Amino acid sequence: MSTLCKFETALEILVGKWKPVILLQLFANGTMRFSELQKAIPDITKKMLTQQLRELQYHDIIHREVYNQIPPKVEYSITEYGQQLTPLLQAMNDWGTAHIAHLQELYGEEHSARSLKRN
Amino acid sequence: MSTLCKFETALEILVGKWKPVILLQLFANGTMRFSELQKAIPDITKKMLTQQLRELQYHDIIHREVYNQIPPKVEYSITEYGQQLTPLLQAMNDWGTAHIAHLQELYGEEHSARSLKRN
DNA sequence: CAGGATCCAAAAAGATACTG
DNA sequence: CAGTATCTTTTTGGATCCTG
Repeated sequence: MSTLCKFETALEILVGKWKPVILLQLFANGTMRFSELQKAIPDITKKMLTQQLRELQYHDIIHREVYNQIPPKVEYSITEYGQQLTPLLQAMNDWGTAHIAHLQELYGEEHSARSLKRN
Repeated sequence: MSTLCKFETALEILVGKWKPVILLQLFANGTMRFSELQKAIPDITKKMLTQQLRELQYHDIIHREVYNQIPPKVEYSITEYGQQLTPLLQAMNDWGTAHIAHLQELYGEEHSARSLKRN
């Protein structure tokens, strides 16, 4: 298996418009219910939230705990294995922080990371 | 600016179907011409290659050197600033490697990182 | 050779309505 | 409450043809 493949694996797991937000919430707040995540991420739809949570769950990064009661209650949390992502997330965050500064130095305030995408 | 935003910045730069391959090629081989990149990444179209190269260039990760001659010659290379990505790329690669092993432990050989996407 | 431009297909995301 | 299901829109990527 190529290096490339491995590299891309990391991207696959972290990519998805909402995964970073979800992970950040769970890392910050520990256990959260579905509705709490919705409140914390107002713009996400239920469909997207569910979908991204399932993918993270498949990858053993988050745990889904279902309380069999009415009304239903489902709690999400980072798995022990998922905690191993911390250094990587931290590294990405650090690089991102530095890079925003770098971009502003290059192009000034008015430019965002997305500037080029619009052409 | 939120932590989230910074985190996502890193993703934005690295994401795109072909960016990992392109970066890997350039990190591995140093300077490469457009046509060499094409040969090294047979499945990529010119359009995609150009597009992704421009994005990486905008982010000051790669340098584009144009030789004003006929036929044209354009060489791409990692900028000094771009070299700073090395630890992050390495971290992503390492985590990806470990994660592939983890997935196989969980689900066996037949499952890929993408398994869940098909539903 | 290194692309730009245009059109088209596929994938991802969003809106909305419904359910145990 | 915590989802599904379905449909529509947006975003990406690919195919093809053209050019200095």
